[in-house]
Amino acid sequence: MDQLRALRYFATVAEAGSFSGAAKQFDVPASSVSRRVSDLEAYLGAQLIHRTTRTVQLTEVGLQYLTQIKPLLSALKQSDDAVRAYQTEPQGMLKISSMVGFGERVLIPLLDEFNQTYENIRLDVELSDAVTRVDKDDVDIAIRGGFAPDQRVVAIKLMDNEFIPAASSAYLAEHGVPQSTRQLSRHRGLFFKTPTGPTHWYTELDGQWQDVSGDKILVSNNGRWLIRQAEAGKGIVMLPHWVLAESFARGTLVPLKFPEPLSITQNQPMGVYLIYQKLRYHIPKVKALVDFLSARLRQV
Amino acid sequence: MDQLRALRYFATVAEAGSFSGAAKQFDVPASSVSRRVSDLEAYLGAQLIHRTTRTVQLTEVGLQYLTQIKPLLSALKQSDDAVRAYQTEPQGMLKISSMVGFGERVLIPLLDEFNQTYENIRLDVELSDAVTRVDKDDVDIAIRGGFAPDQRVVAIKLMDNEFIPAASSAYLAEHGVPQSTRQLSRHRGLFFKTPTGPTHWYTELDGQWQDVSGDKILVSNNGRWLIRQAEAGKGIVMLPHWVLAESFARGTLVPLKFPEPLSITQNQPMGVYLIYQKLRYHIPKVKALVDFLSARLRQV
DNA sequence: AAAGTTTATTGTCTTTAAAGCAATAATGAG
DNA sequence: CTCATTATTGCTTTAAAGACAATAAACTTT
Repeated sequence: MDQLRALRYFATVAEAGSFSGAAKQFDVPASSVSRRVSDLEAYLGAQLIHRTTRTVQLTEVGLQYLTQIKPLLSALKQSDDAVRAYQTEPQGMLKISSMVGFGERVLIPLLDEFNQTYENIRLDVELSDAVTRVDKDDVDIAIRGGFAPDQRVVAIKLMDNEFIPAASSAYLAEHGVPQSTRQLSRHRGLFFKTPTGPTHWYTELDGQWQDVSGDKILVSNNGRWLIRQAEAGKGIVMLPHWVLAESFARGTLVPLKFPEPLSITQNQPMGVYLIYQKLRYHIPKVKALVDFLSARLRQV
Repeated sequence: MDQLRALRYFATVAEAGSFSGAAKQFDVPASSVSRRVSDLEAYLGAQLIHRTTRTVQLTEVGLQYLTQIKPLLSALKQSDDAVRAYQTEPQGMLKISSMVGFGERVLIPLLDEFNQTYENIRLDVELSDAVTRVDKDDVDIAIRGGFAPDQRVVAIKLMDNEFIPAASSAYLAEHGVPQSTRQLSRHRGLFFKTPTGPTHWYTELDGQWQDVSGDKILVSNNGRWLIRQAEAGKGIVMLPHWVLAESFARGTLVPLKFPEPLSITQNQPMGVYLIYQKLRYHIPKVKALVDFLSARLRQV
């Protein structure tokens, strides 16, 4: 028995004071209403409504029961509506996890702006280079550098994440400007460390990828420190262009150019990916941020 | 969609953390649970549970929804149980309507006793000789003198209600003891008035019913007054035996005997009837009183 | 007092929804 | 990498609700 339907019929019969009247409201035959209410009575083992062909009257239990279930029916409706509203209006707690460097330099300024537009969305931002999994770690949106995401999440490439080499003019003056990636291995290196270990300098020579990493003067997962050391002429640093952009603008670092390809990976082109769960039904708060960031950053 | 069932499935899946686990509890295939929850999600337009083949996790809305509906489910169960308990244990307000005379003399003493046995039943007793209708006037039990009840109520004959004539010794000494009903019409009469009018004295003479009512000295619907007047020697009174029993015991009145039948009606034998509604499901409070009164009073 | 009308119910058939079952896909453990 | 567990999907069976006509009861009206 669909008790909920029976309850709705019963309540309407009680209000309308008639089975046929209730039937009209639901647009079903009166016999259906009659049967459903009878089912309910059988289920409860009590007569809720005393009826003649002409009058319909609640029994004492009927009235008691009606009084109790009416608030339940409306509460259920409210809960249903709340879920639907949740889908409509962006709101709730939005948990974001981002790589530290990107988070500090790019994401946080954008989130300040985002916050002003969507005041009902509260943010929980964690900056970490650890591999958070969007499906396990209770995170709505993750931003990670790397390449291919896995199959059960949606990944949007926000921007290129190509690591480019740079050094200070002073360093280059002292150690010489390398003309080929082949010469890099003789240089001093300031290495960025990812959760899977220090990055390497890979280059493609004669159709073969090979490691041309320099001396490991310094290894750190803190991009700012690496940059300060590079600016101090300690060595060559290899970081994403958006990390170095500021130093290039100030002239404290200069990019190194090579005829050969140079990268920190031998495989796919690097990128900054926005990752979120593949949900069948869009969650507005997630959609809001995805759309927002895409509009600002996305590159095809 | 049977939303209630879907809700129960959903809540159990959330608690068990697994579809198959929930399915076991309901003893249905896991596919059913899966489908019902999916139906619910489609109905709400939101994903409530994020699932892989290995883990089941509530979404934010899912948790919100669960928190809201769980109290509703248990409240509904409570209401259902309350109705069933109501059927099981006699309780509630029991409305009784009784003829005045019977109420005062017979019913009320019995109800005092009844009250001690069933403390959860609260009584609402109205004494009136008006024709209350058990199906319209919101009365659970009615006690009426008369004969056949109508077809949609249950009537139990509690006791005989034969009206018998009586007078005081003083009256009889002064006016003579009537030897035949034929002589009654020359006597002074104290008449009980029913809602349909004053009673008459009918007798059967030579196979014919005829009216042998005496002079209407006094007409009243108040039996006590009639008795007081009769005891004062004002005339002959005709009342049910259970009304006169006390006066007979004290010797203030004596019954009159006749060879011919004497009655206040030409039809069926009179009786005191207990009347209640024909309900499909027994209401314990009603059954309790019916059984109680029957045990004390019922005559076959 | 009798006919007529409205209303709830019941019987039977049709339609719809849920259960059951086997097979598939995918995820985490050993 | 293999294996076992788990959710899902396609298909069939079973149960429940809807539709519709017919019946019975209870007021109203003539």
